[in-house]
Amino acid sequence: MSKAERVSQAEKATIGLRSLIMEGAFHPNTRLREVALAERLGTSRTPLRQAMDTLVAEGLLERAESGGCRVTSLDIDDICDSIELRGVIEGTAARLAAERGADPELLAQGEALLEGLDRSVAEPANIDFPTYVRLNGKFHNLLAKLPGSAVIQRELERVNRLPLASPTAFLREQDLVPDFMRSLIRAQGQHRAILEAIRDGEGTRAESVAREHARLARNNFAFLTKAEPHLATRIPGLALVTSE
Amino acid sequence: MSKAERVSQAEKATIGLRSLIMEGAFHPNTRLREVALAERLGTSRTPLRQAMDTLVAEGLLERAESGGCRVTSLDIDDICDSIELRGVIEGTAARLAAERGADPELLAQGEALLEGLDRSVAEPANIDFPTYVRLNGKFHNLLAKLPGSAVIQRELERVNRLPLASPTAFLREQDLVPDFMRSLIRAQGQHRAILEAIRDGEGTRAESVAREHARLARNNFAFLTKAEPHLATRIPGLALVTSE
DNA sequence: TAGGACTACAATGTATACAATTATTCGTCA
DNA sequence: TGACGAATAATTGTATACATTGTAGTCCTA
Repeated sequence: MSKAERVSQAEKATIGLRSLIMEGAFHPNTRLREVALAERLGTSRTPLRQAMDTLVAEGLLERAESGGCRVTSLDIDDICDSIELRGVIEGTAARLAAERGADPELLAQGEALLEGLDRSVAEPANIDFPTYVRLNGKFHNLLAKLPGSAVIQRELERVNRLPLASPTAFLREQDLVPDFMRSLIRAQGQHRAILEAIRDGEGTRAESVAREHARLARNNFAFLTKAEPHLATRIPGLALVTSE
Repeated sequence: MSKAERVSQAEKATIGLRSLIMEGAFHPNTRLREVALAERLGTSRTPLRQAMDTLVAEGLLERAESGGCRVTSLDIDDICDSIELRGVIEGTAARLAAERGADPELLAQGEALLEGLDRSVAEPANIDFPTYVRLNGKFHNLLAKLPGSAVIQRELERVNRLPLASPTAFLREQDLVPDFMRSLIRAQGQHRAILEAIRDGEGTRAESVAREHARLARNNFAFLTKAEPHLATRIPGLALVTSE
């Protein structure tokens, strides 16, 4: 709080534009006009163009053939593939951590996070959902660090930024899933299994559980969007999905 | 030849800067000075800064804490991890292609490439090496397309651009590896096995062979740099590796 | 009326001027 | 002599002016 974060225009533009896109301010495939957008974001074209480059790298925008950018149009399968890919890389992180032996300090942090997650879902009638979401994010961030490889960490964090791919992307909307409580408890069991396998040096197990964990998210997402499209509109970022 | 490709200043800067870095024009961790570099590349700061953003995304540069960019410093293990990760994603592409059924047209193209590769290594005494390298690159590009997923294709192509991670990154220096011929023939066998498994819908097999295929590259790289560092200097891009 | 070319306009790409920040050097004081 | 600090230089970040490229509309012609 005390730290008056100095924020550059470029960051401001990136954050602002990302928000606009995720909120669905533009239809998929909309061509972005630089002058108008810059004015709307309260900055000039230079940092806006930087922001556009960033969002192209993140997959929210695509370069248009004759210059400029369009808002990415994804379909549900694209997002499922992003989640699958995230699971694959998370699985690799878990496997490498197990094979190489993870830092005990980080493992201890993981244990602490697991206990916090346990507590937040302990009473099925009265779940501390914000806490669960926060700790879940921290747990997955920890997973990226566990193999002690800058490359793996960076690339996993990158894939987490793909539209709707991150472990927390639509978690807060899991109350839309009918057997949501069961899904949450299963997910927490998987968290524990992953960390256990890493601690015990069981690379193959760590990898397969991490993959399965992502598939739980993927299936929830697919169920929501396919079976309950009217509810799915509450998912932020879904505006990128072309309605069909 | 006839097509007079109109090349933008930004592309010129990106290509030029990437070349400089790969050739080892800067030591790892060198801070890049924009005005001097822009002049050296024959362009202005604006497209240069774009190029720097691009190369940051590719992993060749890193943002410095107080603005600007530094040349990335990698160690050998970082590059091994990049190759491992490439193998993991290639394996996923192969598995998904097998599970979903790949486009017969693309599979036929793959068969044709395999035959070309076979021909180029048919006579151990007189290998057509440039052809092998070219077809090998095409084969791996095809692999990225086979699952028919824009997300998978894009992310695999991205990981291929990580420093020294691509399937052809240091292939042309495999003549430095003592049992180079054996390695090449084994790699070609793996190519065939991957395509076979995809065609037969054997996802698990496709994935594991593709992973093993990348590990062959990884091991060759590790051998070269660890056992024969004086020879390894011939590998382009190795300038990114901090000498220790 | 359809097609093509020319013209005017609008949007992007590039260069540069300017502002803000960071690094450096020199001087002074302990 | 060493350390702190102010002044200054160097460098990055931002805005804007300019150049170039794409686009659409209209008018002319077949």
